[in-house]
Amino acid sequence: MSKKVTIRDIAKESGVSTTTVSRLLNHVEGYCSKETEQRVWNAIERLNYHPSKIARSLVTQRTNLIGVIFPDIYNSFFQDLFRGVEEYASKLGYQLILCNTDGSSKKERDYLLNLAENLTDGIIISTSNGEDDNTTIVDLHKRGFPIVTVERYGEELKDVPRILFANREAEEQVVNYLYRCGHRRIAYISGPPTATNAIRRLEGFKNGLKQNGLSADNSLIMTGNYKMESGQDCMRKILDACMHKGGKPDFSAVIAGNDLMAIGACKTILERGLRIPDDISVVGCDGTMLADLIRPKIGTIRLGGIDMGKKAAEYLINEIRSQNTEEKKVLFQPELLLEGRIKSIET
Amino acid sequence: MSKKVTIRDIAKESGVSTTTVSRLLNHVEGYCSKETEQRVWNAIERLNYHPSKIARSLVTQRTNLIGVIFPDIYNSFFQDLFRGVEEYASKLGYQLILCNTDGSSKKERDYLLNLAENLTDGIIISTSNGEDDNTTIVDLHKRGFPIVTVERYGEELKDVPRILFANREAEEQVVNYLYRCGHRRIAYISGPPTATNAIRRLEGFKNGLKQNGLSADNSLIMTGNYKMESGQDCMRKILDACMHKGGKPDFSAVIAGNDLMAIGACKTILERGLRIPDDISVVGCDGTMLADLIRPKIGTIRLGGIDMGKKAAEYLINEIRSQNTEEKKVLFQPELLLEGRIKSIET
DNA sequence: CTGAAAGCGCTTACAG
DNA sequence: CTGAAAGCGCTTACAG
Repeated sequence: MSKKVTIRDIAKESGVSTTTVSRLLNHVEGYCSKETEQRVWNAIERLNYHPSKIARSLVTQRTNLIGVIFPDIYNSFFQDLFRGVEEYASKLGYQLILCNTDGSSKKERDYLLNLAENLTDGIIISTSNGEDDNTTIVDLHKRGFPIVTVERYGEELKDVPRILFANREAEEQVVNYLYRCGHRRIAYISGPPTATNAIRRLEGFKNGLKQNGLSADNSLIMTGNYKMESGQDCMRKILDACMHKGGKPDFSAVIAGNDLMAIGACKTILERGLRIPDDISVVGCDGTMLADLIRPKIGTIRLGGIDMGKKAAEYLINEIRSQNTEEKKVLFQPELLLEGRIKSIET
Repeated sequence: MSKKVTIRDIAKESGVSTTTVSRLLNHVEGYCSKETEQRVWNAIERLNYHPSKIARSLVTQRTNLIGVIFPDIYNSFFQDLFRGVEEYASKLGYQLILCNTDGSSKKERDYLLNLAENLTDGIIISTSNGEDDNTTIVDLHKRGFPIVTVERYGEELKDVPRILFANREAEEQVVNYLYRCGHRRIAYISGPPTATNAIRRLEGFKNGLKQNGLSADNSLIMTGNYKMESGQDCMRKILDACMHKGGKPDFSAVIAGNDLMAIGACKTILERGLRIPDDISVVGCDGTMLADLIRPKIGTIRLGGIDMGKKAAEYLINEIRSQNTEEKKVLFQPELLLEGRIKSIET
C-alpha cells in the first residue's frame, strides 16, 4: 500500500496547522477563512486524503460502531432484526459489526467482551435461541457499557434496556382464534425447553386452552428444537398416537413454535395423505416468507423483527449518547396472519 | 462508564513497565520471569483490564476487521457467502463488518471508501445484483488495498482477486439435462438485464438450446427482476402466449434465473390448474432452502456460496498478509439438483 | 530479563 | 481566524 497520507501532509501541503485541517474535517464552523478553506480542500483532493477513523476514535473514545450479536443469520427473524437496526443506526452514522454465535454461550461471551471493551460504542444482543447466560451482559451494563437485549428474559436483566415480544399473548390469541373457528382439540409442537421464548409460547398455548375451557392433552404436545426435521418427527409421533379408526386424526389443528417446525409438520401431514387445512389446520410462528410461499399457506404470527430492531437501535443510541434515561423496555405485540389459512368447523 | 483501566495502571499495579505488560499481552516469549508474569496477570484480573483494540490498531496499522459488502441479507446466497467468510476468517482472529447496500451503487461506494481507508484490513465485495460499478474497487486495488470480489465481472477487474460462478455453464447443463429428459420447448425467465450474472445465465440457456439443435423462441423468454412477483408475472405472460387449444401449454419446462422467480412461476402454474412437473417442470437457481421446502419440489442449482465465502476469505487474508502473490481467480462449478424434480417425457 | 522513549494519526483545550 | 502542544492507549526498536 502506498505511503499513508496523514493530516500532517495536508497541513504542510496547504500551509496551515493540523488544527485547522482537523476543524475543517469536523465541520467546526467559524475558524477558517473561505480562502484558506479552499486551499485545504484542494490539498485533500490532490493527495486523496482520508482521515483515519482509528486515530480519531482513540482520542474521541467513540468508534461509531455498533455490535449486533445473534445466533443464526439464516433465521428470518434475525435478518429482520438486523435490517431494523441497520435502518435506524446507519442514518445516525453508525456501522454494524455482525456476530453470529451459532447459539454457543462461549462464542456469545467472547464476542461480548471483545466488542464491548474496545471496539464498539454499544451492543445489541438477541436471544441465543437456547439457554441464555446473562451474566456478562449484566456485568457490562453495570460498568456503564451501553447494551440492549432483545428477547432475553431473566430477573437479573430488569435494569437493562430490552426489547421483548409477547410470546404468551401470541399463542393465547392463536388458540382463541382457533377456538372461534370451532377447533376443540389442538396439538402443539414446542421449541427447545432451554429457550425462554419456547417456554413462554408453550405457556401461552396452555393458557389459551384454559381460557376456553379446554384441557391440555399431553399426547398432543411434543417438544422439538426449532428445526424443520423436528417438526416432521413431532408430527409423526402425534399422528401415530392420535388417529381415529377411520384414518382421520382426532385433532383438527396443530400449532408449532416456529414456522420451520410448522413446515416440517406439513410435510408429514401431506405424506400421510391428509389435507391442509381440511383435515388439519397448521399455524407456525415468525411470519417468515416461507409461511406465505408454501402451498397450502399456513397460518403464522408476525413478530415485527424490523420494528424491534429499530427500537433496539434507538434505545442503544440513546444510551450511547446518555440521553433519555427513563426506563427502556418495550413489549412488541403479535400480528396474527391466520385469515384464510384456518379451516372453519361447524360446531 | 467507570474510569478506563489502561496498560499504565497494570504496569503501576504490578511494578513493571508498560513494555513488559504489552509483551505479555502479545505473548512475546522469553522476556519475563514466571514470577513477574504472575504478578502482571493478577493485576490484569484484579483491575479487570481489557486492552484497547483501537490503540493497538493505531500502532500496528491493522484492525483485524474485514468488511463484507453485499446487497441483500434476505438472499440466501449472501447468507451462505457470509457464513463461509465468517467460518474461515474467525478462525484467524478476524471479525466482520457487514454492509447491506440494497443494490445502491452510491451506498456501495460510500461503504467501500469508508471501510477501506481506515477501518478494515480488507474488503470482500459481492455483486450488487444490478449494474456493477467497479471504478472504486479498481482504485482501491491499485493503491494496494486488499480487496476481493465475488461474482463481479468486467475487464477492468482482471487483476483483482475474484471468485466467480460458472453461470453460463450452469444453465447449459440444465438445458442438457432437460433435453435428455425429452424436453424440447423450454421457457426462460431471466433476471434483470443490468445484472451480469443474469445476462450470463440467459446466454447459457441459449447456448444450451443451440448445443442441442433447438432454437430460441422469444415468446418463451421473459425478463424479470429476481423477485418472486416478477416470476409470477412472467409466467402469466408466457402462459397467455403459449397455450395449445386443449388448455395445455405448448412447452414442457421453464427455467428461472433464480429460485424466487421460479417459485413465483410455480404459483402461477398452480393457479392456472396445471401440475408440476407433470404439465410443466420448473427449475430455479441458487439452491435455496425454498426449492426444497415447497411442494412439489422444483429443480435448482447449488452455487456453493459457503465455499465461495471461504475461498474469498482465504484470498483476502493472503492479500492482507501479502502471501501467495500468484493469480487469485477461481470459477466455482454448479451442482445441479434436478434428480426426481423433472418430468421425463417419452420422445 | 527489563524499561525509557518515540511514535501511530488524530482532536482539543489553551493561548494568541 | 490560527497554531503549538498535550494526549488518547497502545507497540516496538533500542539500550542496558
